Amino acid sequence: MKVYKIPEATVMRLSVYSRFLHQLLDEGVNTASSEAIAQGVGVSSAQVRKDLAYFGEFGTRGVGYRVDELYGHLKSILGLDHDWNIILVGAGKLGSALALYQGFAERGFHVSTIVDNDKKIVGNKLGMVTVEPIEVMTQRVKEKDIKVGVLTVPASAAQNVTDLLVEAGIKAILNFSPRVLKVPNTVILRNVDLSVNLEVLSFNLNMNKKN
Amino acid sequence: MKVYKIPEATVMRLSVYSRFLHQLLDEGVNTASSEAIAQGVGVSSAQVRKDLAYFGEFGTRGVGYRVDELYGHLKSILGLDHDWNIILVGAGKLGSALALYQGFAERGFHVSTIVDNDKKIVGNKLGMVTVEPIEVMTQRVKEKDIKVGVLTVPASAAQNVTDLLVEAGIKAILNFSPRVLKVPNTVILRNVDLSVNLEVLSFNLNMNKKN
DNA sequence: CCACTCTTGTGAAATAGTTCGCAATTAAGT
DNA sequence: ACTTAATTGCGAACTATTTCACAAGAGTGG
Repeated sequence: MKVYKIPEATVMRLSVYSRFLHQLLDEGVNTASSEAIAQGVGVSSAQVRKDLAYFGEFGTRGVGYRVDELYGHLKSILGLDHDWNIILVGAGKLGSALALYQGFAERGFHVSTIVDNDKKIVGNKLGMVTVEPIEVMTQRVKEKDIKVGVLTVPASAAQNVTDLLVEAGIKAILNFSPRVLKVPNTVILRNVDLSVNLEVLSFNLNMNKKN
Repeated sequence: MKVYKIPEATVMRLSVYSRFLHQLLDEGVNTASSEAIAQGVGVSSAQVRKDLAYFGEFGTRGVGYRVDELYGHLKSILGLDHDWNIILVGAGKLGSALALYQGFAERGFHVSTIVDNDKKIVGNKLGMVTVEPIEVMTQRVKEKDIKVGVLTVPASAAQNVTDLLVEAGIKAILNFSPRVLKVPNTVILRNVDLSVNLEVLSFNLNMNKKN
């Protein structure tokens, strides 16, 4: 199980495999071949096997994979076998939606703190959590040992907030703001950019029209 | 300008370049070198030049790129020089947030119809648009000639809705539901999967811990 | 108008990621 | 036990993407 460098695309697919396996579990399926998984998630079977091979041998030749077993391995590989505390910075439209998003909790990401700099929003309850003023951010990250921050602030505030989070000791940031953030390379950064996704669609529509 | 196949990563970066150039315009910057753009968005300068080279020669040797000019080219390449009507299917937490999301409108994506199958939600106003029952979906897509659909429905409903949209003549789908969708290859599909993003973060946190 | 500096555009090389093809292994049937 | 069918794991071949490196322009200053 020597791990040099796992392609990010592989990691993303592992997450999709894991979801598909969960679906199979629900349906009471016991074993699945790489081909079955491949069909289910829309990739090639060789791809599935290659992705899994980075982490070990999970299947049985001639048979396939035991669904429950492989699911367990994937959860563990993805670090989903324990919970993560997360802080949500920015409780506007998108932030509120994410705070209430079930997918977070389902995967063990627990929104334990929400902060915003708008006095009109502070005090609101989103699910079980009350929105606090941004001033307490650093303190909360430290005292609750929060590793993951989710940013849904306007672009103009993004870098500022990021610097504060980094200084407070955050380990990973999921950034929804349309701004390229600078972080030390000890901090893991992922960007989810809704405009980029729209624009890729637009590009493809535009291409199709021309050709 | 012969276009065989543009890597998707290139298209995504073009979108990011375009946003950065917009920022430079705001700051009154007239010209930018590939190196300046590269610094601004966190890629290599060679990457910037290579990406642009797919579409033509936009710079001046020894000088760089005129910001306004390159911005215009990118907008046009990305198909952002005219508006797109979009339909939003699913007006729950995430759907509502997206309906009110400014980034859509800013880039010329106009949410012209919102539908949901929950009677309690139908009739609500989100911005200028009233949520309509899902039964009118097909009709609206046809009569308004809507090309782009945004899906924020539960996984269980996703494929069903997709089939209806495809049949109604939709050209592109931005899917926020955590389900792999099957569409004919005449329809452009992009998936934005919040759980996948979280899980990639989790994976990386997990790795760091171990090494 | 020459020398110098800067920066693009682009083949070529290097790196990364995907697909192919098949030996190895397992189970099932006879 | 033997044969057949299924399916993994994995090296090798292939394809895609990124980086390198440099010739070709373009502006600047003397």
